[in-house]
This record gives sequence, C-alpha cells and structure tokens, in this order.
Amino acid sequence: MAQPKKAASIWDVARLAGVSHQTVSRVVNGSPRVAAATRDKVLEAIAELGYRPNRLARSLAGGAVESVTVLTADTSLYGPEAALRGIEKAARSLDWSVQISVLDPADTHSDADIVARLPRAGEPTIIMAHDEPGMRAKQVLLDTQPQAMVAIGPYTAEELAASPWLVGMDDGKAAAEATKYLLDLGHETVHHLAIPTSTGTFGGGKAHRADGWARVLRDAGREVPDPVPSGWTIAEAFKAVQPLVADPSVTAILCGNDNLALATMRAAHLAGRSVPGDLSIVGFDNTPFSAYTTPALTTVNQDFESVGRGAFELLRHRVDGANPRPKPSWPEPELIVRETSGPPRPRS
Amino acid sequence: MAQPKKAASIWDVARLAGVSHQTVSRVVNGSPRVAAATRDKVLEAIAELGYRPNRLARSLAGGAVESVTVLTADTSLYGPEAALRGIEKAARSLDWSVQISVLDPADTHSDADIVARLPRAGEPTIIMAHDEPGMRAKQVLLDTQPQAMVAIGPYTAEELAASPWLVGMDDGKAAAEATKYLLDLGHETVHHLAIPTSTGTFGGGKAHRADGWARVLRDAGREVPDPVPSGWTIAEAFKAVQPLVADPSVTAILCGNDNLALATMRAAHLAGRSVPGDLSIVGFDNTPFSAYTTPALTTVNQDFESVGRGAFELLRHRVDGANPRPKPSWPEPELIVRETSGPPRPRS
DNA sequence: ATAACCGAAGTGAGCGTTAACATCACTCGG
DNA sequence: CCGAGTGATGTTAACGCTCACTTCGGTTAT
Repeated sequence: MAQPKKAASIWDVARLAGVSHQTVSRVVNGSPRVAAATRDKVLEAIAELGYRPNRLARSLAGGAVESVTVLTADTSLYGPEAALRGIEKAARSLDWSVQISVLDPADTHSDADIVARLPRAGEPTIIMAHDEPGMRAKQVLLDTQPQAMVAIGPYTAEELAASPWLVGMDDGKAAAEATKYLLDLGHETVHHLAIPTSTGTFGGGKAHRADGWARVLRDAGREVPDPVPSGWTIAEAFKAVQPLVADPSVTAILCGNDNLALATMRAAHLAGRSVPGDLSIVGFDNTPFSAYTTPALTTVNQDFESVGRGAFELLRHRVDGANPRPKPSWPEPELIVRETSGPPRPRS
Repeated sequence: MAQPKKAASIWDVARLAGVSHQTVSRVVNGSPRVAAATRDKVLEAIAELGYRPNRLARSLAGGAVESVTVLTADTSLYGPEAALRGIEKAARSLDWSVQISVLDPADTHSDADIVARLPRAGEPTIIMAHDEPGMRAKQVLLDTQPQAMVAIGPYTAEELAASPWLVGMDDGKAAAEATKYLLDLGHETVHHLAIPTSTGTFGGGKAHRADGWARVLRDAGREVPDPVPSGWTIAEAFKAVQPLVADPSVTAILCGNDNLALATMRAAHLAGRSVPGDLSIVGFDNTPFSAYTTPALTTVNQDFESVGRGAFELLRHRVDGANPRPKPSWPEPELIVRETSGPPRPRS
C-alpha cells in the first residue's frame, strides 16, 4: 500500500503538470496570478502525487515564520497546561506549528543550553515565566532575541502595559481580593500556603500571590504570619501544611493554587478539623476538579487559556510587526465562592 | 545589546576562522577528522559570533531526523499529558524537538487536514489513540506513512507484540482486576461509568476498560448492567452518573478514570450516599489528586510517562532502524486500594 | 626512491521552497 | 499598426546545512 519511495516535491508536481516549479508554488500559496486552467492541472498533479509542502524548506527559503516554541517548566500544572492549550489553539488556527520544550529544574542548564533548544536562531518563543527556571529562560531569551519572545507571568496592569514582551494577569490583586474576602468573613488573620517563588524571595513582585495577600493584611493592620512555602506537588504541600492545620488558632488559609488547597483539605480532615467550620480554605486557579471536591473549593478563577492566546497574538505582532499590538482581552481573575470558606467559629 | 543583524551562519564562522564551511560542520558535529588547532579556532569563532546551528536546514539537507510530532485530542487529560511528558523527556535527552498538535473534535477535519499538520512528509509521529479523533488519525497515518508513526492506546499483550507500531497497556486486564476486587468484596454486581469509546461501541477492543469489566461479570455469572456513557469532563460525568447514585441497589461503580470517579463521589455525596459505606467507587489512572481526595480514591495506577518514553523509543527504532526493537519496559497497571471501596452493607 | 596510503581540509551538488527578476504573448490606445 | 501595458509563466539565486567527492602534503612500505 505505502510506497517506500521518497515523498513528492514541488518539482515532481511541476513535471507532471507540465509547468515550472514556481507555478506550483504559486498555486499552493494561492497566488491570484495563475490561470484557472493551469491551476486545475497543478491541483490534479498534487492530488495524484499526494504532494504535501515541506515546512522546513519553506521556512528556510524565507517564507513567513510559522512556528512557535513554548518553554515551560511544568506541563502537569493546570496553569501552564491551559495556557499551552490556548497557544496551540491560536497557533493552529493560523496554521503555525507548536514546539514544546520542558525546562526541567533537575538538569541544571546553562544559558547556552536553553538557547540551544530553539530550532533556529530567532525562533519565536513563548516562555512560561511563573517559576525560577522560567524566569531564567526569560532573561536568557531577552538577552538573545528580545524581538522574538514573549513571557507569560504574574504582572500588574502597569507592568504589562509598560513592557512589550509581557503577558499575564495580576495575581497579587486577585490574592488581595481573596484575602479581603476572608477578613470580611471575620477571620482574625489569614495564613498563606505559598507556591514556589520565581525570585527566591517572597514579595519579589507586586503581582505575586503572596504579595497581594501580605499587602491586604498589612493594610488592615493585622498580623502577617510567615507564609508557609510549599513545592508544586500535592504531596509536598501535604507535608508543608501540617503545622498550619495542627494549629487551632489558624482559621483561614489562602493556598497558592488548587493543588495546595486540596492537600490542605486532606490534611485538615486527617487532623480532625472541619472545613469550613474550623478552617476556611481558599484555592487559586479554578482547576477543573475544584468544583467537585467535597466540600467544593472556594477559589480564584483564572482564564489561562485566553492568556495563552493573548501571548500568541502578541508574539505574532512582534515577529511580523504586521498587526497592531493586540490589547489584553481576557477576564480579570475572579473569586469564586463555594463551600470551603465561611466565618470563623465564634471564640469560646 | 541585541544585534538586529541576521544570525550567523556556518559560512560566517568559516570565514572568521579561516577555514571552509565543511570544516565548521565537522567541528559542530564532532567529527574526529579535525586537527585540534583547527577545532579550537573554529570553536572560538563560533563563540565570538554566537553561532547556533539551524535545525531546519540540517534536516532539510538530509541530516539525521531529529523531531517528533505528537497528535493528541486532549492535553488536559491526565493520561495523554503524562505520556506527552514522557515523550518530551526522552526526546530532549537525545536532543530531538517535540511538536504538538491537538486533534480538536470540534473542527471535524478531513484526512488531508490531519496529514497537513505534519511539518513535512515522513515526519516521525506519535498518536494518542485512546479516543475517536485519535483512532482516526492513527488510521490516516497508517495509510500515509506507516514507517514513521507509532500509536499509543489500550491493547492486549498479544496485540502489542503483533503490531510493530503499537505501544500501550492492557486496560481491559486492569479493569477486570478491579472488577474482580469489587466482586470479591461481596458486591452483587458492579456498575460502570464509561469514558467515551474509541470505536463508537462498547466492547470494540479486548483491552478496553469497559470490556474487561463486562468480561469479569459475565464470567462470574453476574448480571451485566448497561455501562453508563460519560464524556471526558468532570461536569459531563457528574450529569451522567446521577441515575446510578440515585439507585440504592447500586453498591459499586467502576469509573473509566479518576475524573469520572471524582464526579461520582461528589454526586454520591449530594445524593446522601456515603462512600464507601453505601457505595464503593473505583477510579482509573491514579491521577495525582486521587490520593488526596476525601475519602482517598481507590484506583488503578498507570505509568503513562513510561509508556510515552516507550513510544518514543519505538518510533526512533522504526525511523532510524538502527537500534533493535525496544521491548516494552513499563510496570503493569496495578490496583491501588485506598478509601473509597469496601464491602457492601449487609442486606437489611 | 617511488608507489600506495592516510589524515586534514576543501569543492560542489543537492535538500524543497520562496523572492526577485526576466520573458513572452497579448491587448489596447492613439 | 506600433509601443506601452498587463497578466501568466519561467529562470535564477538564495536559505543553511550535509553528503560524496576531490585535493594536498606527508608517511609508510617496498
């Protein structure tokens, strides 16, 4: 069935159709300067040979750019995964191809190593810059090919507007909102189980979750407890959160994401603390499972898929220069109150 | 800082080092036939120019293949996501690049459309063939370029051994094991909330989850209830499972994956049925969250990441022909008993 | 001392496309 | 009825790299 022969090239089509290879190229690329009769002949030849254009050659020859490379440190995390989905969707609709390369923190890579992942110099690249490896990659690319990169991360509206290569949402603002919500519920203070920072220290960016949380507590004149650092995995979070759930004075925990929140719910359950009776828990991201836990998780919705699409649009703008700089067009993070949050028990 | 000039090519390096472009190529590719002094000169020039080889050109010129394209219908599902991770890891360690293209069931694509996603004819491709779009893509690629494709899906050991392009695990066997476990616990029968089938009908493949489940019930002489079909999303599952949780005669449900199991737990809770007291629930896949739900989910562990790696190895074997056909080397699916399963309540 | 050999390097021809320019047959206005 | 357009096509030169040869100076065997 399958011919072991080499795939047909534009020249083979040209020969069969009795035209020049350039005419075939014109037909394939939909140039209007081709007679209808010729076009039909060529199309017929293409069908007969099962010809498919070779994108590598196309790019090499200086055709329009048509591929993006996504650099990310974790594809199992909901945020990056959803953003990647948005990128892929947007890219596919324009017939761009999407490459993905994972920045594994395990193998410490040099700057050269990071750049070597790109299939060619100047390859359009989107970086998920929410953690340390991502931030580093962002810096490397910024030094190497700033005109062909876009980074996704937590930034304030001002930061986003000021930088031509940034896309993201203001997590700090969202975290502030969630913290305020818990305070308004009557909690004395709110504790924070934090995702790994991208900078090594908490408070590195105004748009970081931990930062928005701390800001609200300070502004309200409340004690700001030390944030409890956790890794990204649920198992790590489960371990890290133990002291918090064991402490009866802790009545509310804002978790850096829904995975951490799930771990916290589990830990609270095992510690014999009821949720939300003894302990209110708020997550982050509105991960699909969050609406179906028992009790259902109060969390902050983030439309990562739209952000991913936005990143692609911005990148395209920067690479082609053609379209005007696209405006951010995704919904703001929004608190979704479900069942894991409520007023604290009255002091006894 | 960044020079807007074009990136350096092999010729630029050659000129600067005072050698021919071929010598540069030799150095870059680690050929032994280069004098040490020359090599150093070239390396220096490379560093100075910041030269990076262009993979597109390399592939075009007939260098070794060094990219894989992964075709999948759903990146948010744990299985495909984990397999993709395995593929990426294996590929990266060999310096291959990974492309990803999502088979969106929304835009019904023609066979030609599927093939058009590949960057070039003969592009090495791995297909996640666990659902309808995947199966279709598998068929198309099988007809087009069987020598450069590998499919991942649920197959029996015999099927896997017989086909040179198949990789996967025997879900049927695992489902059978889980069903038997529930029967042994004393349940009269076991109901099944099923993931979408890849063939349109249940029982299409011996290695399918629904098939293994039905087989055990039949063999045990039990009634085989109609499997309840669900979509992939938790929300769909939640809706689909309602009749099951509402029926007090249903004491055990085997769910097609952990998402469906989570939905079932939630539905059971809302219906006032305790788990595992009134209802035993078993999931599939050992999704990370499954160990942290309350109660923790009994499920079947699947090492998708290893399967992904295996798929890559097999593909490499088929494309290069060099290495001997790699043997499957991942753990068998294994039942993990946690807290959502137990004996039925004694009849009253 | 001469032929045969070997390692180090260079030359030229593609790989499949597109961009830029050249050519050719018409058609049209004056 | 001829020069200028114009639309349809062909020709040539990249793009950055690898492959298959060729060349050249210095050994080694005879």
